[in-house]
Amino acid sequence: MSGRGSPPRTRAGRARQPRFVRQLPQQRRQALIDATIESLKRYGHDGLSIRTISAQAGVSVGLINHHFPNKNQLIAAAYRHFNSELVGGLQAAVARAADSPRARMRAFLEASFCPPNLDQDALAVWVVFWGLYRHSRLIQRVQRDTYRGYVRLLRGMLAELLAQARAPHRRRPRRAARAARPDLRLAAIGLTALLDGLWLEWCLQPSAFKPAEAVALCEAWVEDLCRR
Amino acid sequence: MSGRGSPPRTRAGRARQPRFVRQLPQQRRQALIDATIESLKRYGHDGLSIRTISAQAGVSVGLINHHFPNKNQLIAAAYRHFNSELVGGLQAAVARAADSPRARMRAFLEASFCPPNLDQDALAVWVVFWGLYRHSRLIQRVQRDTYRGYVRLLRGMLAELLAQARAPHRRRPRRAARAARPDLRLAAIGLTALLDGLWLEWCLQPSAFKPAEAVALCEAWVEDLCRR
DNA sequence: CGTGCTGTTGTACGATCGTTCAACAACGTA
DNA sequence: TACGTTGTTGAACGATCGTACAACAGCACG
Repeated sequence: MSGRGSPPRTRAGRARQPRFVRQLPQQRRQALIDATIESLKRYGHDGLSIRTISAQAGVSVGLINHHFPNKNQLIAAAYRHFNSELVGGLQAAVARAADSPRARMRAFLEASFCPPNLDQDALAVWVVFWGLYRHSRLIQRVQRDTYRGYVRLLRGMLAELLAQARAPHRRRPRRAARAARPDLRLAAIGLTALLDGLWLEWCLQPSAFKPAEAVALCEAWVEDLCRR
Repeated sequence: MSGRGSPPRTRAGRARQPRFVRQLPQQRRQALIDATIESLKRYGHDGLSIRTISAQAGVSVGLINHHFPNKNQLIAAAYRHFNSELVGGLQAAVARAADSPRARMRAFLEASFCPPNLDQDALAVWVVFWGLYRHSRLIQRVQRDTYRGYVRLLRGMLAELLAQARAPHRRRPRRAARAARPDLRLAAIGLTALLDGLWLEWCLQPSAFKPAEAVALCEAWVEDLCRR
């Protein structure tokens, strides 16, 4: 019926552009995951729609269910990617820092409070995921898997700092922190809370304070912790 | 057609129960607001449906649009109620406390970390509202209106504490804090962040720490702040 | 007991949701 | 160049969404 839009345009039929480009499943899956996150950033919870996501990815509605069994699996995959990007970025920033517990912690904090982590859009994404958390086992599983790495990273740095503060002249401050501080657990909980809270607060009202002030607040907390 | 279910059952027609009970708009509005929050607690973002809410309230789908111009207005009203219940409860707890800055702060913290404020369901409600925040001017306005009271309360207590810590033997510790501490702003931001972060963390994983530990963490923060 | 107002009901409507599936077409291969 | 694999399309389905509206009925009042 009625000759088919514009695609087969050029006379000789040589330069006709294809109506779509085939991609390897792995690449297409990643593109769909990226589109999901971008859609969430733009439209919040309304962005979690097959049609919105596929439009964002520039593909048809049917393609998603060809690469993912259903919408929830796509969302869970996006959550996993989002989480591991955060943790990976923080780990990289720490690894890039100078070889001192203090410098590592500073690098960690500064990476936490600058783009792309400190971003109003990004927090909108987190909030949507948190909203799904309680009613989705998939999301819960991803959270459990990825949160482990985050806690390990943060605990490791705190342990280093506390050990050094306790015995700066002893040998091997690294390993000394094993069970010396029974409140390492609480310290990690507190620092995580402070971090997340500042993060949340800034995103809800970016004019309230500067990222550098957030870093300073966290460093002051750690300092007090060491001095105690 | 076909005689009308059970309502007009009894023979004499005397004890027939009404099919619904009329209520004053004010009461019904409040009932719908309560149902909205309860629905959010139970079903998360899916609870934000006219049909789910009206079922929770035990009324028909049409009633909501008779008392609220549209769904968003109902949600905003629910958000306002939820916020003012929190702030009101905290203010009451503070007012109930002994007449010492320290006791007031303790009462504030303990009220923050016990039911009904510290509740997994309640946080699920907050998260949904936060998710709406960026794309709804109504929600933004409610947030702005009610957050003011919260910040005022928390800042007041912090100012008292800092003033007392600075000059425990001077006259009038209350008013002395006017501009003596330029970082009162940052202190309030930090404490708020710590509070919110712990709140969030506990709700995502209640087994990680006890409410009393959260209170202790906050008190330690305030203590360090005064000592500095 | 009859009347009026208005709170309440429940159907209906168009839009959009997630998912399915038969048909299409890009592109490696022979 | 023709074929076959398979990534991709887009219409169609039933379900559910928010809203509108005409009819119903509770209850105060005469």
